[in-house]
Amino acid sequence: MSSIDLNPPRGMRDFLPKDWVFREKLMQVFNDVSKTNGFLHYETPVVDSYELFERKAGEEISDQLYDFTDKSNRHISLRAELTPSMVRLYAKNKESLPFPAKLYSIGQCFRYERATKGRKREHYQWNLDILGENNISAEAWILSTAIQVMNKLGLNENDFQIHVSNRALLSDFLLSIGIEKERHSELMIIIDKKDKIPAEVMKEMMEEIKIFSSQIEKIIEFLDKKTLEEIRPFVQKDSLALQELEHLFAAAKALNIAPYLRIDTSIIRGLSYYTGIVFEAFDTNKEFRAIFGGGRYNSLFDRMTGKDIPACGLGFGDVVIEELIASKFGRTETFPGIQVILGQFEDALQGKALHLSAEFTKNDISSDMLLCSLPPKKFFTQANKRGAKFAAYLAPEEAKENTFVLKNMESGEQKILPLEDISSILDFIKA
RNA sequence: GCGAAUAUAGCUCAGUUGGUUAGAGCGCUGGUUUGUGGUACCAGAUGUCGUGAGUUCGAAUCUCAUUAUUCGCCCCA
Repeated sequence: MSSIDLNPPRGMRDFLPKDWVFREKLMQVFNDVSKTNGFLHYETPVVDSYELFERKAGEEISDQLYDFTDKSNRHISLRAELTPSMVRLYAKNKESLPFPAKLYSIGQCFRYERATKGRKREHYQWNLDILGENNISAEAWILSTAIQVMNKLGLNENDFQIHVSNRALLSDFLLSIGIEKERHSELMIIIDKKDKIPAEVMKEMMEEIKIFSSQIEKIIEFLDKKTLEEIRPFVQKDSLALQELEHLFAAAKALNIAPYLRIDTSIIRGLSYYTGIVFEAFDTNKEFRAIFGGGRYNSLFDRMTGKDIPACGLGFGDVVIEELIASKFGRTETFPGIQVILGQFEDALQGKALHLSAEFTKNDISSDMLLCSLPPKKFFTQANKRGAKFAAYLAPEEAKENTFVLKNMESGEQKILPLEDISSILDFIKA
């Protein structure tokens, strides 16, 4: 018989139980923090129509969609992100959902591209969105929620920083130095690379697209500004974009998250649907890719559904945060422990062991069982390897008295207890 | 899509100019202890050397193809 390739498909991951421990905790934190901040959970399919994900604005993201034709010749794609499906869901069900609404979801997303550090062909992403709210405190609320997640994972303002900008601000500035709107896109692609390439190379790239050197000087100067006060002279006095950033920082101060935020006018967020404030979180040393990112996308609903709903949101993937946490705390290498493991010396005693496990279940004690009979040495070795806190062993001598051995695997303390005396059993386990 | 590196035991990795029977540590199995795990000591098994072809008297080692992984570029929700 020919054997199959045991590797998962390119860029996809298998998770061993020990690998999943972290992800399970991460998702638990995502869920808990979303709920305690008023976000409602929704789910959408892993596949959706190709049309939903396709970008019409000349972007070539469509090439990276994992798409196929189904048996009825429908053009289907695995989701590359959660936002389009969420937009579809909200536009369809708006009347039965709150308005404005806070929504969240955690889902596996796929993209067909070369895997690199921090990017696979598949990842889990947490999405937070606030829909129907123009007030900039929505952005602050989302950032605060994400920061709570980071704090629960043991990371604080010394570990990461959120770089904040406003696309409209950059746009206003470029207009003010005489660069017309049609040229902003190609220029923003260059500005987005600011931290990746040397300043000289960036200048050359700008020269290539016919930006005057006097303009380049001003752009570089603008990109170096780190505070709102420094930016003020570069834009008009009544700049709405600047007011939005002021509003965000005021709200951040009130939410006690100001230490996490910094102005970084080079943040662009690709060429996607963002219209206003944009942000990306980086580890302090900028060793890794962005941990999470997002911003305001006020025209996406209108473009996709014809319904004019302002929105802002955030996407937070599992890959970079795992790398960051592994570098700070190391990787988890253990199984999650079970409270009690049961076993028996011979098959005749298995009924009693099974019955005892049912008692544990009834009392909310997690239990595992070695289903084949084992001599004590092997049983306790197995109990130890599986990380059980207690081991319950049914052996002939005790069974004659209708008792069994219950051992604390950490302290080594051991008791012979009657099988029916549930309260004593629970006392020993809970002590 | 482009470029580079890597692939040897369950895991992390050695393996000389191509040369006899393929190595270590961890883990695994057994024993010291036939009713008690972790520590220690002793012993044992690890395997299609990623896959397929080629060169050669002889290939883990050289060549080509192929698959996967990692890093960089392109791109980026």
